[in-house]
Amino acid sequence: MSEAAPGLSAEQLGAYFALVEVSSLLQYAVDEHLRLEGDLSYVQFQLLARLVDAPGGTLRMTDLADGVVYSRSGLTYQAGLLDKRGLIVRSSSPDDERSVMVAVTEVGRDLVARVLPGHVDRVRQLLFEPLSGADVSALHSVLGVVRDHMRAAPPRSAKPRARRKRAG
Amino acid sequence: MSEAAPGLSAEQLGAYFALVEVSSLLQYAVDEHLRLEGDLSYVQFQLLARLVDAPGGTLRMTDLADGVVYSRSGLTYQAGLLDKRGLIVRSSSPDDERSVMVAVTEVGRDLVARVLPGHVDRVRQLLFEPLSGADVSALHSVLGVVRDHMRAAPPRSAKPRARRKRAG
DNA sequence: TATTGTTATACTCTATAACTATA
DNA sequence: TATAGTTATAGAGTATAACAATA
Repeated sequence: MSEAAPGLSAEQLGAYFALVEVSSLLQYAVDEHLRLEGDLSYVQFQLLARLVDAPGGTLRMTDLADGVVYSRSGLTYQAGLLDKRGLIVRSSSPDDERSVMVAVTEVGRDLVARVLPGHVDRVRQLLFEPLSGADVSALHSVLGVVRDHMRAAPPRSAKPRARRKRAG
Repeated sequence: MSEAAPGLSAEQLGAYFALVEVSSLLQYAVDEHLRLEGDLSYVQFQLLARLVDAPGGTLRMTDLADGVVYSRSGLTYQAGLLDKRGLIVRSSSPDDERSVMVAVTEVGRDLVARVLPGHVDRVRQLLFEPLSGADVSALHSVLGVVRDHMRAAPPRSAKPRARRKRAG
């Protein structure tokens, strides 16, 4: 693949491979930490972190899902787990009886607070330790451009009800 | 989390989030393509791509695993699937009777060749379309530094036989 | 004894489809 | 009819531990 690189320059290919490897290793390390420290998967951590950041610690299920989970049932499953552990509470929305509002509990906040320092430590250690301020700045700016670009058009989160054709 | 960012600068946090989101979206898109086009998971594609690149299209199981899979049984499982489809062949090594050599078949090479253009297309479209040459260069260089750093010390691939303590 | 790989098994996670209820 | 969410279910993938065989 590195030799037969149809349509990508050597530099592009190198950047792509580096991105894949870096995010894979980072993901693995961070996953491991969250699991050991808080018995949380990365997805669960992301969901909790979102809620902690949200006004009133509350979001609709659908809004909570966006970008983190790619199917409704997947979110229901994860929310069920978090609920069972008392990290979130679900209640039906007063505005729209179809909607379910999800709120972090105190226990949930405490867990995030307990896990966050170590999480951040790992990220700093693995990702930022070897980088200068200029490097970080460049990384931020370039990845920001890519993110905005990706958000614009392509396959997004758990919205569509339609189904795709199967391969086999 | 974005407010309560203990120990990371705003720029670092932004870079981290952008990295996570970009690699997640890219991963999702590329996964989907490989599944539809070649009925391959990304892991399977990585394994095949490695073999295609390897001298003689052949690698030991353990060497094949490195960086792609984090447990021996996981590799055996994936190799079993690829074998069943005739994409690889396994045979015991002449040098070391314990080892198993894995080789891509013609069918395997053909599949990679068939899938690669579309794969590359998606990567170019999603990742590189909005980037200048200088951006790509910067991305490559910064991520290269990070990758080398990560490779140096931390948790690596499917080597150790030791086990870790459990959380709960 | 250490290493290579396989197997059995249990578990986590995800997605599809069918369903209920509300707008 | 469309949207929000749940449930049932099936499938893919992973990891641990026990195992056999070779170094």
